[in-house]
Amino acid sequence: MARPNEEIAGLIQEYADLLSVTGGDAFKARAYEKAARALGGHHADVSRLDVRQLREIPGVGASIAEKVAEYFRTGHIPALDERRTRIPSGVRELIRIPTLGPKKAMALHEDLGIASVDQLSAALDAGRLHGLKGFGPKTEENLRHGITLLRQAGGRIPLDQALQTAEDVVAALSAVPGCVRCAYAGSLRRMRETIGDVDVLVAAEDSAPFMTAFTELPCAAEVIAHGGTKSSLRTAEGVQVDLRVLPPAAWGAGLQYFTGSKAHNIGLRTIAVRHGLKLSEYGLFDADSGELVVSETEEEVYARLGLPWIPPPMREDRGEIAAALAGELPDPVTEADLRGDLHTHTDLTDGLAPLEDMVTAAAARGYAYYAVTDHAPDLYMQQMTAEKALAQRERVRALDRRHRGMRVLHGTELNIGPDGEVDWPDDFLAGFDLCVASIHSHFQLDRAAQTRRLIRAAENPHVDIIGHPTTRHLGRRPGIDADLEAVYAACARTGTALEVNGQPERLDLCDEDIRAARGHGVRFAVDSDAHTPVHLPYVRYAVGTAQRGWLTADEVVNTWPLRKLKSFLRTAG
DNA sequence: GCCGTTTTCGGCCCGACTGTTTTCAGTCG
Repeated sequence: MARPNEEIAGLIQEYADLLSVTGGDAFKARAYEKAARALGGHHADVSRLDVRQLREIPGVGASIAEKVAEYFRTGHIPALDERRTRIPSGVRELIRIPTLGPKKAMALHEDLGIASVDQLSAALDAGRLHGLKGFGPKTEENLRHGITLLRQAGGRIPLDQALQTAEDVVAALSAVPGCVRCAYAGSLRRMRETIGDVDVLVAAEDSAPFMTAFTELPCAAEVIAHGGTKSSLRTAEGVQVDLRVLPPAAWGAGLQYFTGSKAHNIGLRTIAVRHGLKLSEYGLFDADSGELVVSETEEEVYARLGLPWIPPPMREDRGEIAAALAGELPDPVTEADLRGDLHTHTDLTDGLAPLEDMVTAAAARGYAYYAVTDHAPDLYMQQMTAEKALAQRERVRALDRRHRGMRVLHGTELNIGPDGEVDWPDDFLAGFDLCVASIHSHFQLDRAAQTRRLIRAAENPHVDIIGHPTTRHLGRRPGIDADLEAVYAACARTGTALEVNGQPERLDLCDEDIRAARGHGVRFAVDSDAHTPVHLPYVRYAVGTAQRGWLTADEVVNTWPLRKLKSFLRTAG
């Protein structure tokens, strides 16, 4: 999707952060935040819009439209540059620490001169926060914990950001004359939830033009290494990208080798040795003669070892080699298997686009059905009412009649309260085509209470799907503490599906949890949780996560034909 | 800063939770 949108959204968000750190009008900062979100989620390339067209985007007025246009004209936003000179970038970095907001960040900066996460960490160790107003022992503990969380994600970048970078690089190098093949490999190809660095492979006879083209990419902020067949760079966003150029004949072996994981490759090499073979990034060789056996495609490499081709997300040495040898490797669900999306939002609550736009975009994806599931009243900030829900239902029914190829379902995303209760009485819930129910607060309840509330939600006869079941937020918050095995059992018993949520900061359930839940015979829903048409493709991350969890299409309710899905929705809960 | 209007100012999703505080500020969703 349009990269300029994300670029300008990042800058406007930065401006909002800097405004909030310096205090003043909080509503002004919020206006910039809202505009950043609107620009980032806009369906068209905002760099091609003039001021008048920009102002048509909800949340973007005269002032912000002018800044956006100026940025794409000159490459600068003077107001932002001016703020940057007054506040070190490290201060903004501080507010990425959970529980540390703009006010505390500014206090740390003004009173102690702290301007980076590292400096804060050192100040904590040195006891320099003692006596600082508003910073008690509990706050110190929270800050330490927050820094740990931040550093765990530390150095690793979210899947969507890595993919965007990789696709840009692959597109650029594919256009270089002499390119036979080009693809990304590594943990990104395996769809790990966060990515350390991006690995890109090129197959070509002559590597030199690719080394040059790579190090001269516009996204390259720093060239880390520049060799004959291998180069590395760092992008302006701090993503390290490694490029390897291979002879076209070694493509399959190279792709296999650089996709990993390391543990999976060790497993393969062990099998190779047993066959009197030797496996490297250049091919599969006879151990005695050193003669090349195969190397052109991954399929050949796996086949010569007596294995079917193993989908990259499953290559984690979690039993996939043994399963493949036994002919018992599940055939994982693919994006093409999905017939619909069952968790999406509109601007009636916290989405960015009108119902009609979301439905049009969903239809363009070729879905057979599509559910609109805006938030319910218990999430107070969303201002939902029964009247609004019913009015939306009328619009959904009208759209459903208009879209011949795609059925539009009217659902809702209920809030699971601390005791497992959800919004609205039973008779009102019965009017929805489907109900997703998710946790949005009370993350600190103890294990017994979390388990109880999830099971109660699953037992609710109107609840069809538990949305983002652990509510983890990558790099910010671990999942809730619950006896998930008991929850899976309850979902299997009540016929309630568990969601695999495709938002890159969620990916919830995660791969390991999916595998555990599968054992109970649970059904799943693989959803985007889209808040704008731009998010609809996020199902690819949910599918990648599902593949890592060995999920088959049969187990995913939104691969089913509508008739079967409806039957499931009638009996679920 | 944006928006909508009973048009040009006054409101802006509202409430819970936490920790530090003796009555509330900050953060979060």
